Amino acid sequence: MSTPSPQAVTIRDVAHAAGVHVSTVSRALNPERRGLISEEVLRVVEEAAQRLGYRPNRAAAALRTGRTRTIGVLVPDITNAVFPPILQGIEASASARGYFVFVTNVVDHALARPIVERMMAQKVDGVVLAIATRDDPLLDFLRQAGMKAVLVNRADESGRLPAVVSDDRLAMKLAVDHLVGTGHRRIAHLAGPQDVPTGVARRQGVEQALRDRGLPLAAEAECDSYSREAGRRAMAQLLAQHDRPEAVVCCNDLVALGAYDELRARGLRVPQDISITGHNDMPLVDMVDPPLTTIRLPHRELGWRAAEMLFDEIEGRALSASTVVLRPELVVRESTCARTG
Amino acid sequence: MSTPSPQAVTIRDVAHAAGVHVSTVSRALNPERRGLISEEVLRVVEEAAQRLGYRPNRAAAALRTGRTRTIGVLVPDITNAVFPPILQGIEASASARGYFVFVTNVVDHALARPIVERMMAQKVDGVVLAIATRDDPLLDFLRQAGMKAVLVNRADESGRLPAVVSDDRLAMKLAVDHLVGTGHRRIAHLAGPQDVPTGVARRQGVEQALRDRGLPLAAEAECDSYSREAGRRAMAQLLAQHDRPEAVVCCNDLVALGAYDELRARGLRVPQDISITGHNDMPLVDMVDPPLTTIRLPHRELGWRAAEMLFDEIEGRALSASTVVLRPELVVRESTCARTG
DNA sequence: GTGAAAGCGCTAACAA
DNA sequence: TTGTTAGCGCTTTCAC
Repeated sequence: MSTPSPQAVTIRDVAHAAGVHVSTVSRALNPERRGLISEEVLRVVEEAAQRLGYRPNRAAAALRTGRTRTIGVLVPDITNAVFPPILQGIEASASARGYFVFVTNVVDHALARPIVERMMAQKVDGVVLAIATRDDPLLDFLRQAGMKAVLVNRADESGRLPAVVSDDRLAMKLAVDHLVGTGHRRIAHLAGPQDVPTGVARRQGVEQALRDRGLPLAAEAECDSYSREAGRRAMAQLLAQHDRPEAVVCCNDLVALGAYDELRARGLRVPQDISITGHNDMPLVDMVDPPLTTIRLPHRELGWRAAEMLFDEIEGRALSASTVVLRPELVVRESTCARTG
Repeated sequence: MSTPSPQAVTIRDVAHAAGVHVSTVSRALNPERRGLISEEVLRVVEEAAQRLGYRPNRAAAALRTGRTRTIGVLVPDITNAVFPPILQGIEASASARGYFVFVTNVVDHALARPIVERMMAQKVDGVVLAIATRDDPLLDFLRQAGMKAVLVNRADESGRLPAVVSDDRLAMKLAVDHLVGTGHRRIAHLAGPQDVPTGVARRQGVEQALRDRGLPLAAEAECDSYSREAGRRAMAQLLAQHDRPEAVVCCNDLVALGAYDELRARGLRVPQDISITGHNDMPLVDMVDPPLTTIRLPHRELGWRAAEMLFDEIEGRALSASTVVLRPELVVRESTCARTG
């Protein structure tokens, strides 16, 4: 049972061993065409392939068919805890369907286009993008090049590409309603970057939810990134320019934790002085001090669904929906409390 | 400037446009062989390639050369915060050298072998493994198949494959020395799974460090995985079977947080009643209550170095070292305090 | 310094 | 139902 040396056994070897022609082997080993083969030959071929340890050379098949059974995934920052579960969902779907996944970190958005071009040279069958900015020219490029693509986490507002997203407006409504329901009135928002679809949608969600309750937005500051440092800076700015709000709805957990940092530095207590809410329910935010009230997203499902949509498109099945919107849910912890006037 | 439709422009088109033979184009566009080409022709070919938007078809090159400029990475769980920075390091190295990275989550270790086989069919040039168990038969399989491979994070004790790891024994020594130096004497260990190299090395590190200080190991319990739940169970077990220690050195941050859970449930305070140390310095452990004293690893560098070693091997450069050991460092926070008595 | 030609391993018309 | 044949796009030996 010694394993043959690299690239030993090819389809020709199997054909030879089975006493049939290579094309017969090819058919026998292709699930879609094995119906054309007689029981007897099928058995012989499979036995030979098994015995020789035959593994079809994907590069050769790719060259011939133009399909590689690989996809690319572009994420902005894999160390951001939002993305690993999304990737896991994508990978689980891919693995179940016999695809491999190229993962790339797109550190600088200007690098996205060359990365996509390299992926096209690599002949990936499609890409999942977790990096779209608003009005991203990359999407036009992909369409023009005929590359199959699905967005995840961030939607394309102009609907050029299918997307799987969480309902950001609903998410913020859940946060605002929780705060209003527990007696908060002066509610502020730490908004995300406004060149990213999620940043815009969440801000609109907060504003709409407050309007629905007949309340004004007490104050607002914009973070230049979804990071703890940006959150801290924005919180400082907000406190410098406005009366202190009773609660701050944050666009993201990291930003909320940055707000914690700034409040702690100023000797203000959460939630006694200010209630804080986050968004994402990152790992460990249940263990910070105080445990963060936040919005939980079905990240893994986001990735899974996006990948399934992409494979449907690649394999020519009808696309059921162009944009899939998943429901987030509120997780109440101890960074929010009841206000009684 | 309309982008050509998928798979439009090939090396033949460029040759035609430049008025030379395809083989000349191939040479001109290959950095290693362009020395053979005259200035003049080089210029013409490059201009034509540029103008037509030529991108070499990697699948075709792969079939011809047997090299794909892709590598595979196997991680046990991408949602474990240890791995994203490692992946980032790998990806940064790969990207700089023109490689793409297939990432797969190996949920069940029994799936590792078939995944590696699929990767071999995909003709990856090598693999980085973050999943080796002790005496893993997978390593023999890889060697026998002639697949280039480098281990990361977990070393192979029998030295079958090169590896890049952190010094686990030193890490535990740093923790123990810190505790002894701050007056702790009754020191216990929450050990990692003993079928994983890191679990064994860290336990040995704790035992050795205590021996060096002339102290006994006050108590020990083994976790069946590197998870918060396992940490909690092990902590419960430890408290049930032994007198309460003054400090517990944990094999990992998640396990340490599980210990927090159990202690809190019993009304015990960290660090007043028991000091706790972790390992990894995961994101946010500086924000938990109390902020965790732990060991910081150069995760990104671990990944980077492993990838560089793999590329050196793939590209036939001499391997400088078979096992690279990086230095961890102690990060003191508030889960440990001085004991006076 | 450049061209000619063969062939990597596979799949898919087409023929029988 | 099976075999024959051509060729996917590229690299590389060999010849000039």
